[in-house]
Amino acid sequence: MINLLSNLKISVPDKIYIKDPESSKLGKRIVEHSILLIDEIGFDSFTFKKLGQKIGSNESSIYRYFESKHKLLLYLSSWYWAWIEYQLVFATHNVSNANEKLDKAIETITRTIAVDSNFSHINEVVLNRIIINENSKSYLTKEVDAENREGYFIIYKRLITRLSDMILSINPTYPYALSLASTIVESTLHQHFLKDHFKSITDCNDSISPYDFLSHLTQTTLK
Amino acid sequence: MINLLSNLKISVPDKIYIKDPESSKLGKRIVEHSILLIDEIGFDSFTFKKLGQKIGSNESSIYRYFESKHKLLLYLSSWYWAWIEYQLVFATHNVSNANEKLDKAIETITRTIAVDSNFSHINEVVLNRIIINENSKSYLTKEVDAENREGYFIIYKRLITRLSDMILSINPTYPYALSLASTIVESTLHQHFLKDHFKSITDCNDSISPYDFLSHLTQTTLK
DNA sequence: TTGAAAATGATAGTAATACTATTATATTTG
DNA sequence: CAAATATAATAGTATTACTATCATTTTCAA
Repeated sequence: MINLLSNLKISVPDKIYIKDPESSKLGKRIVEHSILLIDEIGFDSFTFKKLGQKIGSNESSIYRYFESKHKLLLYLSSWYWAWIEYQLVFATHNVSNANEKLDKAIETITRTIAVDSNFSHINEVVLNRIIINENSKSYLTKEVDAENREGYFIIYKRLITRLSDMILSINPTYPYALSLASTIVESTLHQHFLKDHFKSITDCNDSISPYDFLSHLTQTTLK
Repeated sequence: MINLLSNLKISVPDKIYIKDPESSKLGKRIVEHSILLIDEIGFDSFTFKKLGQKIGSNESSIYRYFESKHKLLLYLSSWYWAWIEYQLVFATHNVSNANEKLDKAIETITRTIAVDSNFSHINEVVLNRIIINENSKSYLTKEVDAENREGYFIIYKRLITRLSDMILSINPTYPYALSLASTIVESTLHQHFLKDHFKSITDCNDSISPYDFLSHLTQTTLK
């Protein structure tokens, strides 16, 4: 899978960027170091000026790739979900048992990424942290409907639809497949956040993982 | 309940504000109209200058109540959860059946607030919309651990602990009571958001409510 | 290999943001 | 009624989130 990924390009809706950051060395440096810098100082304090200083490049050059830091976040978010989707499809392909299939999907979504694949300029361990901490900010805006119409969230929505389909193939009469699917994805991020910052309101820790909780929750509900 | 609330003061951790906005007419106007303005233009575009213009008051006066717009959001969030907690305690008090008790709690958390109580300067209908759209931003920051230590999130955490206790009193061996409780609260907000903006990834709509989904989810899991 | 096109860098500028500080004017209250 | 307190007005600062222009470097096609 890792070897495959190094030859495949994760595809992000092209309206998100002005110039494809995958198309040049500078573009890749922008993406690579934006992930590291956002992780370091947080998205709210992150600016293109600071990023420019970090990569020894000019603020104005970064603006030629991304209209705003918000668009960059949308890019990172889409890239992440496309990457998860890819792994999910790969991990569940050829699994004939519906329960097993869904469980593998949940495992893919909930697992803590431990090691950077090192096959692209994107550090997935750090990107995963950013998604946990910043993903909601990509859609909790006044522009969400307009941006949704532009297709900025299709990958995220497609992932949830896939998960929902797997849920329905186990129990076709379950009436909340989409809500359960969107809850699994959202709760994954939330539980990871809670175990890092609000330990008193989660059971997740070193021995209990978000997978344990969400896999159990899904199984019992669909039974 | 509504009458009771008009005589009770919702108590918010006092480190959140510089001067208690409940202690003066201006303070109340700040809170009242900040809710309306944030709802109108979104938290990201909201500034104290704009709020000052709206209430015919000066920016510098608003800074005497709240250190920053972030602190104001923390105030609104705490107020909201304290208000929900109050209703939850009230609605579940004297309900002896554990299942019924939990169900009433979930109902309180998930319901769409339809009418402003009109007994305080705070419009709960609008505040509920703000919580759906902006609540995550109150804790998805680099300062979350420091602010948590200051006690800015106790009310929210207490609410989840209460819910968790109700879950445990139904099934004392259920190993994910806290995670389920935090998921119920988070998923409520998320499903409300999805039905307003990403209809294709939720089952919630005019006839199916977040309550239906989450009440069913909880019941089946604890069985 | 050269020269035009494309990409990047440097610099400057703007309106807005998120404040702080100071001073003046109301308002409250003892 | 005076003193204390609250609010308003004004000014000022560093930073942000850009846009615009022009200079320089790199690329790549004839």
